[in-house]
Amino acid sequence: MSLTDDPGAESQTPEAEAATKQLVFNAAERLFALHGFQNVSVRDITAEAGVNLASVNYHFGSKDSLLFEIFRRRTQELNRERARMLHEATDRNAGKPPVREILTALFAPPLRWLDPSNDRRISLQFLIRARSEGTAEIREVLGSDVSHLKRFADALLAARPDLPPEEVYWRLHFVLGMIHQNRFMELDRLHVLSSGQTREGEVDALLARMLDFAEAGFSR
Amino acid sequence: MSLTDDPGAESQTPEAEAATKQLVFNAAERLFALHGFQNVSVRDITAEAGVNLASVNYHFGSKDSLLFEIFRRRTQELNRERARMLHEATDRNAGKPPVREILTALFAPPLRWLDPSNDRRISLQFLIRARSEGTAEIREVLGSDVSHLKRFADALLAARPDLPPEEVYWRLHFVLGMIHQNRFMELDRLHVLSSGQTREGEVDALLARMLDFAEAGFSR
DNA sequence: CCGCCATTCGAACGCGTGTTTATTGACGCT
DNA sequence: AGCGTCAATAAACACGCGTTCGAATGGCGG
Repeated sequence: MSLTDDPGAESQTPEAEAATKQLVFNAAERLFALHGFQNVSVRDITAEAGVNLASVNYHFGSKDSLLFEIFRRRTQELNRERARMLHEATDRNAGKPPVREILTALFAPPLRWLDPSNDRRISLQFLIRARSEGTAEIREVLGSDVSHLKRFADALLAARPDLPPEEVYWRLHFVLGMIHQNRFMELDRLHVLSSGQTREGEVDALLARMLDFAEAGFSR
Repeated sequence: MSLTDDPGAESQTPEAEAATKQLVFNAAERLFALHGFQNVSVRDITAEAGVNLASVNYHFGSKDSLLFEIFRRRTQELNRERARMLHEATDRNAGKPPVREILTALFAPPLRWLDPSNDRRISLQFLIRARSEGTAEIREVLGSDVSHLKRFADALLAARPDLPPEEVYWRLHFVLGMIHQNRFMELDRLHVLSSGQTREGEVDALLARMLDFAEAGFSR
């Protein structure tokens, strides 16, 4: 289970990919997520994957391209889940979903990935790392991320037409801050702070908590 | 003004520091804040400071120690401001300050640093970078940061004795997420998103907005 | 059975890095 | 005046890095 292939990960491209490429992809994502891009060498990756050193450059061109390709794929997957949930919420509410449902579409996908039973936990950790390191080409994709976020901004504007748009943008900004950096090393700190009173693992409870907090901030 | 010394920066240690050490300190903080720790070489720093290459190792021991020393000092300064404001709020309210004043003590200091007219703007940018890069020794200081945060957690618990402590810890966690990663590259994105409708520079207005949002999340 | 092509492999290259060393200069104290 | 300490300088060192190269490998169609 640990290093086996990720079924369907390359299913979008018709040609069958070399097993080596998958091994490199998975090993790199794992190591990048755990130790950061700059702290992981190509030699570390190929050693973890059990392949030859030159494999990274052969299959991905360069170490930077490898990072970029992982980031592009995971971002796309996350955005798709979010967009799908927002779309469903729109259908469900005659084109004008309430604030809480919009926020749910924003929060639920990454929180589902965060679940320890989920294979994608490491992918989310990778995404957060990649976002804060930013290789110039990463920021470019982060720019297209804006057009993705615009859908949520528009939905919120429609849900609260009484608020000045400026106010809505700022609140969305705050809400994004709640998710992006938050997790992981910060989560450990929370455990120390509360002397282990927080019951982790109950992702649904956490989602409810976040929604309560964010929705309250959006009310008034 | 750009590269002049920082008066009183070493005033806590009685001996007068070499001017070179200050030059290195300031240049390093600036470059680290702008480009990140790993992307700035010792040669970059010494070139920016206009000093000899060996100065970093002579005055600070190593590049890592230099980063750590900058981080330690700035963290201490920020924490002191926050603790002072919390203390004043406690005195002002007979030992039990309301939620909004506690949150103000948490938000106001970094927001004041963020003001473009403030020299410390670069210091805050440095702190955020250093927090997300984390050189193992940094995380150790981040651990003592916990004991600092505990004061705010206790104040919030006293202000909302009706809430289960677990709930208070989580909400504090969310509030911290609003400040830590948020600024900077994210602020640019906000400008794109709102088509430049957000009036930056009005730090007080931003503080009020953040307080409204966070306080609402804490109510209920 | 042969030749082709993608893949794998070991080895090396060139470069930038943080750090160290040896030497020189300046300044204060006895 | 001379000594000793601290600071600054130029030069070099050792090492790890991403990348490249040429040869070896192996499966597959003709």
